[in-house]
Amino acid sequence: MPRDGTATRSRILDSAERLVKVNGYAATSVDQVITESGTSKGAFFHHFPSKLDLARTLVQRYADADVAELREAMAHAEAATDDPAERVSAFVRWFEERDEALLGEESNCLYISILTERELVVDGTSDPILGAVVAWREELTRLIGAALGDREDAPDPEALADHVFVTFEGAFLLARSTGDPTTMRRQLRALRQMLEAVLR
Amino acid sequence: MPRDGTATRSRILDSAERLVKVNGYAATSVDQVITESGTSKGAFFHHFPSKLDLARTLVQRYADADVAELREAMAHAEAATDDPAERVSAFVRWFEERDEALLGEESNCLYISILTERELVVDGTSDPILGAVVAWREELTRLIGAALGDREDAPDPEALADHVFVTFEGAFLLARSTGDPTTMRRQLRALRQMLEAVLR
DNA sequence: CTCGTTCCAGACTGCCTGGTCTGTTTGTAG
DNA sequence: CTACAAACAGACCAGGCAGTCTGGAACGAG
Repeated sequence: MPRDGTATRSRILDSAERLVKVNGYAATSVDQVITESGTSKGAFFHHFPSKLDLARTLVQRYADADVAELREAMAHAEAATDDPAERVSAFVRWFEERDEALLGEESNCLYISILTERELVVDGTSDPILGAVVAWREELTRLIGAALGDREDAPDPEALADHVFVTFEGAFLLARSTGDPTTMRRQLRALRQMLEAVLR
Repeated sequence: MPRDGTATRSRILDSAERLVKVNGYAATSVDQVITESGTSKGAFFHHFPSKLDLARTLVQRYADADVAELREAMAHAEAATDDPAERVSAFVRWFEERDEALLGEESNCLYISILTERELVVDGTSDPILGAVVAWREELTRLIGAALGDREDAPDPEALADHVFVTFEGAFLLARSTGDPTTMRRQLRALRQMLEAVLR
């Protein structure tokens, strides 16, 4: 086997992820990706048969990392306490205490760039996003359902679970329009306080 | 003054809004807009000096309508009851009971398409979005602040106010990835229940 | 009716785009 | 050392893109 191309491939993916998160998919040209990654046309189309194929790889990689982070937060919450309601709090707080990668001003979510373009949804490029959404939903529905118990006026645990995803995506957008780097942290805090109130 | 061009201009704006909401701004070509609106290159560039200028007009128009809807919901909530907490509930419920335009499967938000592309943010195209965000924040902070009273452990009313905007945008994205048309309604319901719990 | 302005149609242009192709280098297997 | 395939580099291409330009049609003013 000849020289190793995985480093080049990773540089392309990293540059592409950054550019797509910042500018969107359609507004990002492969030439931009090539320039920023310091590679070439030949290298790009050697590793990815088309720009769309890059998008698919990108989404899959990002969604995998997203689910991994979910598991991590979930493990943390379950290790922290046995009380179901407190576990929900611990779960959200895990993200509140995250460093600048998630909370900073330049933070972005690849999902937004992909879901913005309907073509990428109908052709299946966004499928891994749905996979991640379902993973979040299932894990959190379990956690929240346990905290809700069997109250008669209990709200829909699945909707509450989905609302965590909703808060993340909505906060990313709000942060973009305001330019306020504290947005994500404040929204996560508000989410946690509301969940604590509804689970009380 | 010669013949009236406002109808043509409106057709262009309507088609463009639909296309941009569905496909994003960069992925929407001027030719597409021309075809869908049944006009021509000449008509388009007569009414809009550039594609970017179309985007600016589009965002301004959409944000104005958005703020108008805010005022409408606010007036409804204030007319419904005098109790501050119940006003918050009435406000959210106003949107829950909306018809398919907001809640249907094909519902979209122009804000997402615009905020996705950073260029449109830095060059000021997204400024009307910030105006709308601030309008929502101010009105809702007032409403929620009144409902919170002066409790010592009270959560940040501004963050809760912003969370309404966050819920809308996040739910739009969630609906896109799942394809479930009940998403928006369920998320609004969850938001209302959480607000009711935290304001109790 | 004439004149002038607005409104619009569509051919046209140059640039940028995603993608191809040819050639060269790099490493490994035998 | 030879052979061969993977890993690039960069010239090249066809199509699509935003934007221009010219000509004509539709009105109101005088």
